[in-house]
Amino acid sequence: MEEELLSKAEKTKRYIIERSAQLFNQKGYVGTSMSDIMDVTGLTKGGIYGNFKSKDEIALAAFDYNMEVLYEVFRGAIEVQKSSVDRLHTVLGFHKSIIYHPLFHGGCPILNTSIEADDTHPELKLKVIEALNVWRTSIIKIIERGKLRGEMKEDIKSEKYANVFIAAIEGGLMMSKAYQNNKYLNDTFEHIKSVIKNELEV
Amino acid sequence: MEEELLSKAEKTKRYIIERSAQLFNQKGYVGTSMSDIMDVTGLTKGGIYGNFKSKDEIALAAFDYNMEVLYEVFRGAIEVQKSSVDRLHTVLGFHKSIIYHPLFHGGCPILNTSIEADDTHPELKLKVIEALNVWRTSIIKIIERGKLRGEMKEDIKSEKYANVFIAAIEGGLMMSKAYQNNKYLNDTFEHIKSVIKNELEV
DNA sequence: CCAAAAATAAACCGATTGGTTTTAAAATAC
DNA sequence: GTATTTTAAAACCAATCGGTTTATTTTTGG
Repeated sequence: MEEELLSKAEKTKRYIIERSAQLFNQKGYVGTSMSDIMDVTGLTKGGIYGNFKSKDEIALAAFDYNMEVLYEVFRGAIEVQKSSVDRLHTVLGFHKSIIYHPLFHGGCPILNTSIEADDTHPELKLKVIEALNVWRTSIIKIIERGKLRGEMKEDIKSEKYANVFIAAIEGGLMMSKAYQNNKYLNDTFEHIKSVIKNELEV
Repeated sequence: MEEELLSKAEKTKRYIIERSAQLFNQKGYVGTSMSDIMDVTGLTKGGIYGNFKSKDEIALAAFDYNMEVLYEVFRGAIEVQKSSVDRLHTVLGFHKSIIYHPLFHGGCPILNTSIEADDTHPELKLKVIEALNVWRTSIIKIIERGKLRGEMKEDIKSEKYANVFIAAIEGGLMMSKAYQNNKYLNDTFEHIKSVIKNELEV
């Protein structure tokens, strides 16, 4: 068992991160207090501050953890697909499953953190940019691969489509979260599908 | 002068709202403290609480004020246009100007408030839904008007396009704010333009 | 099994939170 | 212009904030 290799401290650290990640995603950075984290972990302040030197450090680790989970789920899902078109559908459609993952009941952590951090928390903001870069790059790579394999048109701008797809998905997530209705996200996905079919596929 | 008709209290109330609206949009609801509002207004707590019974009431009024400003700017802009296609471009392109309006340096208040309030503040969340409804309805109306005037295809789903356009714009705003680069918003607008041309126009 | 080290609980810290009360200063009505 | 009412300043409040210190318990290495 891998868990046996972790020291008590490492396990507790991990435990605190796992427990507070959802909290930060729902209530935001300033909206989550140390006593919230104490409640959700069952630990006292001493126990928490023995493992982290500040609330900031927990928040940063929690965001990393959320991204870790995000990547894990979808990286595996992509490589199963062979055709680039299928891969594109997978990497995009994946974000639909976000709304069903308990960790992300607070919504997309990239979107949430971006909105809260952009004017207030430079370190978190940097992590958001990194995450967006990973996402954008993975879409761009799939489209470029599709061009090479003759599945997609060669004259299309892959980066532009990556940006538009991500923007539409994040906006759709916001709307569906606000209305508590998947319709809005579904509409954007239907649109993206038709764009792939009519503008990207050969 | 209309201002002369306002009592001292009404003027102060208005003044507090105007001053704190930008603050709430940048730092969020929980991120904005009463002392922040005191700083930005130059008033003491007594002066502020004489006009509002809670921080909550200020936040609600500040959101209303932001929407007021938003509507004012763009309602006028639309009706100038005659053709429905031009009106559509105006109502959508308008949100590009958000990033240049000093009041909205913190980003789009609908998006910001939606993200912060959806899990934490039911009253604010309701106001966000109202604002989204106004926006969606205005787009739907323009498209329906375009159908009646023979400018747009009759078989398209106006609501679906309204949802997709708004989602793309809000997502583009988020990305451009995160990257501090208008490129992302521009990409989504280019895409929207081509959708109007290829899918909506007759 | 025992000693050293690590991890946690409990009590405590000053600062700040949103909000109230009391007092003084303006604005308003007559 | 004075009396009354409205408006805002100043001092104050308990509660909570993020964070520290000290004491005790629990892991861990030999």
